[in-house]
Amino acid sequence: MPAERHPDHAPLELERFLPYQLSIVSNTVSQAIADDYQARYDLGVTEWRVMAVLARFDGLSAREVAERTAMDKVAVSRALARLVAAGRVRRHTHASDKRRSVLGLTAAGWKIHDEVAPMARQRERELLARMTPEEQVWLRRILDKLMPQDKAKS
Amino acid sequence: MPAERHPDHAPLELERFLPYQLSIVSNTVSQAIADDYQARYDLGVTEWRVMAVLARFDGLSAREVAERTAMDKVAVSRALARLVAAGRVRRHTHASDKRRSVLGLTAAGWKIHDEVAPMARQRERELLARMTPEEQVWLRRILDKLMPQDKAKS
DNA sequence: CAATCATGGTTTCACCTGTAACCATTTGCA
DNA sequence: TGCAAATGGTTACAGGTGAAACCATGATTG
Repeated sequence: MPAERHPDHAPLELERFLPYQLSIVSNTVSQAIADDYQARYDLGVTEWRVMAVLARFDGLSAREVAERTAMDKVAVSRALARLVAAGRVRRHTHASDKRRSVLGLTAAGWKIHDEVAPMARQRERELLARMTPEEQVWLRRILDKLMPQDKAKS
Repeated sequence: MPAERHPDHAPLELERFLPYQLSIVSNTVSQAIADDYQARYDLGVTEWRVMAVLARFDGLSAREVAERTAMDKVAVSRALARLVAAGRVRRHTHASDKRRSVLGLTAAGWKIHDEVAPMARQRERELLARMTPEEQVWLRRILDKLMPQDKAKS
C-alpha cells in the first residue's frame, strides 16, 4: 500500500472526521433534550417538533408543518395522529379545500409546550456554556451557513 | 401570555435552535455520504463505521469496536454478523478468552474500504469547501471541544 | 473448589423510520 | 365539461434501533 501516493485510501480517523463528529455531537445533544420530555410526557422528538412549529404558526397544514420541521410527510402524519389522539393538537379540514387540514395546539398542547420549551432552551444554554463567547458566535454563523436554505418541494 | 415575564415560554424558533440545526446539518451530510455507498455496496452506515475502525485497529474485539464507534454492542453485533456473512470481516475467537472475538478486515473488506474511504473524504472536503478557512478552523476546534471525550464503559 | 458475580456477545421484542403504494380531492387543459 | 395530472394525506411493508433478557465463559471470593 503506497500510502504517500494514495493518501485517500488511508484508514479514516473516525474521531476527527467531521461528519462523524457532527453526528456524535448532534445525537448527544438531541438525546439529552429528548430525555427531558420523552418519558415524562410520552412525547417523541417528531411530535415535539410538530408542536413547536404549531406554537409559532397556528393553522398550518400538515404539508407546511413538514416543510418547517424538515420531516417528511409520513412522519408528520404519524406524529399528528398521536398528538390529535392525545388531545394536544386540534385538526379540522380546510373550508375550501377538503384535502388540507388546519392544525393548531389545544389548551393541553399549549400547557405541554410551555413546560417543554424552557427545558429545551436550558439544554441549548448548557451547550453554549461549554464554549467561549467567540466560539458561540462562530458556531452560530457556521450552522446558519451550512443549513440547507430551503427545500424545493419534493 | 406575558411574553416579557416568561420569555422561556415563547415558541422556539426551530430554525435557529442549535440542537435542531446540528441535527439537520448532521443528517444531511451523513445521508449524502451514505448514498455514495449504501446501494452500491449493500453496506449500512453502522457497517461502514465498523469497517473504518477495523481498518485502523486490526484485531479489536466487538466491545472495543463499540467503544470506538460510539455504537452500542447490539448494533455492533448485528453489523458484524452481516459483515462476516458477506466475507468482509474475519472473526475468530481469542486464544485465551473464548468469549472475546478477534476481528479484522478480509481482502474483500480492504478492497471496499479503499474505495469507500476516498468517497467519504471527498464529501468531507465538499463540506469544508462551503466555509472560509477561518470558519473551518473554528468548526474543528468547536467540535473537538464538544465531542464527549471518552465514555466510561456502560 | 464451589458459588457468585462480571463480562463478551447474541437474541428477542417493541418501536421508529423511510419508501412505495394508495385514496380522495383539486387543478389544468383540451 | 371531462379526463389526466398534481396534491394532501394515510396506510402497508420492510428494514433499522435500543432496552432488556439471555447464554456462555471467565474472574472473584469464601
